[in-house]
Amino acid sequence: MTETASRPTLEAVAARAGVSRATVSRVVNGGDGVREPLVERVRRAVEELGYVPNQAARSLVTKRHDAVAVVIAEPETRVFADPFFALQLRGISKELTAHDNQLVLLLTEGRDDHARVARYLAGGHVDGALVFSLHLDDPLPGLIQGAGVPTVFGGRPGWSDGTRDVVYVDSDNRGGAREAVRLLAGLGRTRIAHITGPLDQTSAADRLDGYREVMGENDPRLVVESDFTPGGAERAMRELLDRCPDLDAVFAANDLAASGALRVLRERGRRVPEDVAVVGFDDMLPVAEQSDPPLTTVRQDIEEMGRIMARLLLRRLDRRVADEAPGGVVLPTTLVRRASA
Amino acid sequence: MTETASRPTLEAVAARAGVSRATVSRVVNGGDGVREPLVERVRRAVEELGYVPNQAARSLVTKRHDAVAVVIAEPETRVFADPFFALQLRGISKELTAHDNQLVLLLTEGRDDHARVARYLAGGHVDGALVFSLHLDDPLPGLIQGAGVPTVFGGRPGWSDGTRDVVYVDSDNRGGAREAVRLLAGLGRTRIAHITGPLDQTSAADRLDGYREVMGENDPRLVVESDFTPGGAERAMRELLDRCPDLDAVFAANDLAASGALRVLRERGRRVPEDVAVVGFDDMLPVAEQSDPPLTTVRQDIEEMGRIMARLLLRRLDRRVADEAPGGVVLPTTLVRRASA
DNA sequence: CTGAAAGCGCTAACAT
DNA sequence: ATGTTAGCGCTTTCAG
Repeated sequence: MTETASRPTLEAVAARAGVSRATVSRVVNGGDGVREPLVERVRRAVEELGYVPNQAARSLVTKRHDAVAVVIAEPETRVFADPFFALQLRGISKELTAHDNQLVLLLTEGRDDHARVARYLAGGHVDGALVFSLHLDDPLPGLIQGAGVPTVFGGRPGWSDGTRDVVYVDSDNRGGAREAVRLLAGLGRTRIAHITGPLDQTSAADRLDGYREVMGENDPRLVVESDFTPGGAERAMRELLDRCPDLDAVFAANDLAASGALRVLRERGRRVPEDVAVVGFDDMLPVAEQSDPPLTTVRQDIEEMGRIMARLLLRRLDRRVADEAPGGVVLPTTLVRRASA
Repeated sequence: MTETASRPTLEAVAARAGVSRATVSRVVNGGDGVREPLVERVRRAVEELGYVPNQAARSLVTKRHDAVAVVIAEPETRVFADPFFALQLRGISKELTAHDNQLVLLLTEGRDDHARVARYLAGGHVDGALVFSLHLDDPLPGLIQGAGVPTVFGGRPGWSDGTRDVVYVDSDNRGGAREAVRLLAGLGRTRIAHITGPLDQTSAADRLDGYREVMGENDPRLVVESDFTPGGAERAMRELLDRCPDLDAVFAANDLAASGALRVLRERGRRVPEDVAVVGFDDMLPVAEQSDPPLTTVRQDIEEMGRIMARLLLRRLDRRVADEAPGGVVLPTTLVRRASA
């Protein structure tokens, strides 16, 4: 018994309620300027017919879609190995939902997809876009700006010219890193190593900057570039230990890396935190709390970041002006102390 | 210099190419039945004007949206603590993209959202839906069926009456569990415990069934219900150890749980696998490979599940008939041996 | 093979 | 306060 009859239209509701289409439209869209008894009649007709507005028809005239695209450009599997994006998405989804907007997810894999995404965005299917552009050389942001769609970026875009008028939301990676390293230093540690993330990502680069800011010009052998993964961090940790057997602390660019470091440290017989103190970044609960010992780490509120991105975008869409001062919103981080440092 | 000029329409392209709108439309949609020289002219005009079809206008007449909704109903944070959905999404996204369909993500939190989702689906914004309904008592599937949108479920829906004509894709949870337990038994283990997942989820229930199928009527104290989280599994493992100090193996319902069990085992001085062999489920790489010792586990190809779900749905949408034999597609699992058993 | 014309379902002036 | 009407941009018969 598949409901073959196509869904009722405004017309049908109007007929049933004995009013004009315009009146029904008014009621459906808030009912301002329609007298109570009529509103009631129309409401009932809508109810009885199970009327739901046809979004395509509506968009055609309003040019509004009440939908925003979330573009996640991350070919690497890493994205899917930590809950980062999931949390971010959750925050975005909540905010969008609260404002009756739909979330269109655009995942890209590789270059060809960029063109596709750009086309989609240019096609005016959505009112705006939330874009995660993590790599320095990513062509996507440029394409998107070209598409002329209001956009908010997740994470500071890695363009050399800081002058582009972009809106972005980021954590205070640098400040968080400073705090982490200062904690370590305050603990009396002097040979503090750093396992970085991929340095073509601004988050990783900024954390390294923060580390350097407090360490000054220290032994360059104490810094090794890695990739935010436990495996990469294990290699990095081994190298660090080989280079500087006397290191007494390590600041890992994220919790996943910290967990890898922890493993190598244990395997090499170093006690944590007695011999080597460890601090991570993210406060990714399942990792940070479950690691052994539990991780002292820099927390960033990822879900909140998502929420704020959405809020910013929605605001820009509302007042259809570009009066919003472009620039970044940088969210504070907080140090969470557990057993590893 | 914001591009205020609204985007070019079919009309504009037609004018520029010196043909009618109908011809342009034909060319844009594949160009069948239009002579080569004209096709060429139109193509050029499209190019020059940067024309992109207005999807709303198109949908209004075709009643097609080339978009499918992915509904993930999981209020719990667990979803975001393991990469399960991310992987699934990736598979879905790949398949959808390959067929020029958009992915509209609907995340739900709590009851109110159900109505919202139902309304959205009923509103005909999308051509179909991919739904993850994990709980036995979830009202969502019912609502969705009511909305009359072609749907494919992820995971076997937990309805008591197995007769509803639903299409779903699932892993062979029961078979995988059997394999895991058989391995353990083959290793000479006789007191094999099971840490389950939340039993109101079919995946957890099916794994328990598989366990029971090979264990027969064994000591009920060897089974404890848990929740797929490391923390929950730790509690479960402690209880198990208290109840049956002589257990010699544990089959955990997922890798996250297995990692929790491992931790308790270590803490209690049990060697793995010598004293207690451990098998997980999922083969969630970051967990399974990084745990200590690396986890022997039952692998399910999650991304592939997503891909197949999308493929099934797309096929149903193509032939607009319900000729597709409803029912489940059950994907095989494979045992991956590492050090823990 | 190509063009003319009729809507798809809705909103937004503009009348009344 | 309510109704009338003119499109939004596209596809799709139907003629030619």
